[in-house]
Amino acid sequence: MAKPLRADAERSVRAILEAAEQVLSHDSGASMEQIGDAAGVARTTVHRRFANRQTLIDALAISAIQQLAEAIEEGRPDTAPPLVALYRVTANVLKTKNAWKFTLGNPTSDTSAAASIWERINTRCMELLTRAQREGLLDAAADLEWTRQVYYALMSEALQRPTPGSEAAETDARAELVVDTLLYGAGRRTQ
Amino acid sequence: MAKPLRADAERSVRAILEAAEQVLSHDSGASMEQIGDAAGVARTTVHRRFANRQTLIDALAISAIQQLAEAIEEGRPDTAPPLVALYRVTANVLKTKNAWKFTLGNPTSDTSAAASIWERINTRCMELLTRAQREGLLDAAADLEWTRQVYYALMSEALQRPTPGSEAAETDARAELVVDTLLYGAGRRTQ
DNA sequence: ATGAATTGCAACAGCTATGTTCCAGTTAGT
DNA sequence: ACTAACTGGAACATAGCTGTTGCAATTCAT
Repeated sequence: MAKPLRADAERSVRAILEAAEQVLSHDSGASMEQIGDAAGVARTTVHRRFANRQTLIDALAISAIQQLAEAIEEGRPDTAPPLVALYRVTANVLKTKNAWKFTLGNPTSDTSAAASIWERINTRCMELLTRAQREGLLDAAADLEWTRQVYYALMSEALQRPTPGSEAAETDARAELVVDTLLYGAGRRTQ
Repeated sequence: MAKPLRADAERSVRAILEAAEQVLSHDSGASMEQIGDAAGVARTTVHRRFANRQTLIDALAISAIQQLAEAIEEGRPDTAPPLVALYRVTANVLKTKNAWKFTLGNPTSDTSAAASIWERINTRCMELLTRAQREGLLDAAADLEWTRQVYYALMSEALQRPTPGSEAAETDARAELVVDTLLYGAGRRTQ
């Protein structure tokens, strides 16, 4: 159906998507022209590739969430030991979410295919948490829905911290912070 | 300077502010007319009371943050024992934040007087956390800036949970959940 | 090198929100 | 009861964004 785009056009599409992510993360109501400018492309070209503003945002959402899903799978959430999986998944998600701060930060009205991927991600996460609970990593009385919600929130918050160090090292440090906080909180540790 | 408004006008102002809060929490780009409709007031009246859209939003921010500051002070954060203060402050903040979900949920560009109040609130929070740490409620190694960030996030998340029970009881339940999670996380409890 | 695809630019139409003004009718304060 | 303030409604001007079209110039594929 869809003819393969010329190298030209494909570059434009990528540039537009990345620019849209950047611009919209600052101002979710930014105009198509602002996005085009940021992409180094005329506004008409944006409209040529994405008929509607909505179409663009949908494409953005799908692109972002697919990358997120891949990042999660790379953490082997269902084969590695829970704690290891948790660390790996967290680090991977942090890396991806950092690049897609807008799209993944705002709870978009996912009427499109993005919604199904979201559901799968949520299910995946719950499976991991359930396993962690069974193996004693999480408290038996923990509310897993709430735990998942907190887990997501902690990752979002960790990304808003100033990043003094290098790139990769900082991601690991953040992952450790998130997992540590999720498991033990800020209260006094029993030694 | 500012002449006292007639009872009429004052009612309108309040109605507009409350309606704006409601409408904007659903759609941050809602029009002045939508706000006017929700307030049971003509669009022109909205413009009479708030010259700009920005003026309205600023007023909203100030109104909300003042209520938040008051709610915090009512928790006696610097006289009550840390744990008690933490519970009370949390419950009060949850109640207020629930009524001002939009304004307090979005990190507005606070160029106005709201910024100074925010700073004071943050300072107040840090004082409480510092005291809690000194008295052994928080771990000596805890990063208090991060703890505060997590604390705020937990409150926001708690408000997004479905509220099955009554009004007041639910607020207390949420406060307990927040404090408990902040202190101990979801990990296995040592008995 | 040749044709097809792509792009920038300019122009256009349509829509929506904003902000203002005017005026007649209502409401509050004294 | 009288005045001043307030309100709704309509009308108007303005501005900005959206989406479309046409065309000349460029770039890619083969």
